[in-house]
Amino acid sequence: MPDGSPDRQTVDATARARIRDAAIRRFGTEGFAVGLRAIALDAGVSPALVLHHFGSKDGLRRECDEHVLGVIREHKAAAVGPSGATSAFLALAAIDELAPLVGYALHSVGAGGETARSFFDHFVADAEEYVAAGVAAGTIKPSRDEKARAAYLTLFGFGAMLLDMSLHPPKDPTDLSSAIRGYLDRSALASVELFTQGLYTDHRMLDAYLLYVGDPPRGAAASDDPTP
Amino acid sequence: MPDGSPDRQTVDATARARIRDAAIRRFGTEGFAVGLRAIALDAGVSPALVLHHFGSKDGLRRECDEHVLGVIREHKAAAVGPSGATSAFLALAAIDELAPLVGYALHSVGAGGETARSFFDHFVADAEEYVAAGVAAGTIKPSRDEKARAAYLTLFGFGAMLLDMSLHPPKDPTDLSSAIRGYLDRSALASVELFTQGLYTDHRMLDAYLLYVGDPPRGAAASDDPTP
DNA sequence: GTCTATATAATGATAGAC
DNA sequence: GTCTATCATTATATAGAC
Repeated sequence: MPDGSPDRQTVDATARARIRDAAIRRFGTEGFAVGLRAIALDAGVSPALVLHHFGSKDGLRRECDEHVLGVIREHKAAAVGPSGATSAFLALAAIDELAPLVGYALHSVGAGGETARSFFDHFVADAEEYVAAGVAAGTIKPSRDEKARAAYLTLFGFGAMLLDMSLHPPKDPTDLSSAIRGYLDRSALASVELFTQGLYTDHRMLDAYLLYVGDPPRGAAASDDPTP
Repeated sequence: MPDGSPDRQTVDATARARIRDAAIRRFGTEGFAVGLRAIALDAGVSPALVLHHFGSKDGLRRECDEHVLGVIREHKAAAVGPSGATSAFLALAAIDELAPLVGYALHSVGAGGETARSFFDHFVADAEEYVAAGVAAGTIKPSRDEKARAAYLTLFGFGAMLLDMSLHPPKDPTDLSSAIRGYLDRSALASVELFTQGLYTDHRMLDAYLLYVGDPPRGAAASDDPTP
């Protein structure tokens, strides 16, 4: 294959990639209600070419999903920290080149849909792994249902960040880093506090809940945390 | 005032109220992208009448906001429990008549905007009050920044619920109670666990954070929780 | 107050020339 | 691959009859 094949690595100069990147920026800052014309304008092509390459707006969205999710998975390997998604996203958003992808990922997860759920599940799996390591190392307390806890931590990590950004949108929709920084300023202390000391002074609420549901996964995950 | 004035209580038979209620149902289940035609159809009027009464789609949205927020504030007085917004909304959604309003409130908060923020702030204030009572009673641990904690608890209470509903939408968009029940099934244990035992086994993370930010509101709120 | 009819703008998508 | 031109649909909103 001498010359013709761009090897899919040729510096993104191809129109197809330009359209995709423009779409990621627009979708990631203004949501999926944005029109194809705006995207085409950003990419410096005609609206028709967008459809020519991606078939439909949905096709374009699917391709953006795949690309963003792929790149983020690729980069977040070592970034999954204490607050799960939050710290991972903070780290990634700091990289200028990756910030738009983070914005897109947040919007995509918030909008629901199949790929969003799979993306979310992938983060849950990572969280589970991270938490399990912490439990093994003795830095994190065991749970009665590790899977559920990983899902819950991821859920409210994403959820809180998402809601905060919609409640306190950045003046410049492009500047995602400042939005995330604002979020951390507002909630980092409360978050760390909650994670280290909890909220309640005793076990009454927990006991009541366990009694109510019949304490199901007893002995499964947390045999070493009696909580009498 | 003998007969003419409907006293604003006349069983909602007025077209204006019917339109508003139809809008609340539609907005609350399908989001604000829904067209005026669908709303008008539900209310049994012409699309033009919607604009005649509310001036514009935005005017309609504003009126829905005010109505929903007002009713919810009115009813939630005693419902503010442990998980803040979550339990309040669960209680309200159980009342068939109020369920649509809860759906609307969630969508409205998620969509951002001025009224949304004020609505959110109102919940934060309630949470602060509730938490303060718990601290005084000795059932809740004090925080270094009670205001920030109340905001954080409300933020992730709403955020988690909202995101869960978009990741696990109910088959029947009308059946909000089942959606909230599903959310509780998925996360109640993890939530109560986190609230009673926290996540970390020691204070390293908290200490590191306090060191990093210089431990600001020292002595302000939590003078009785040394955390050395 | 309520309607029909219409205006206007924007949307996603198609056809076909180059 | 890329464009221009156009279509069909839908959106919010207006005008004016009743």
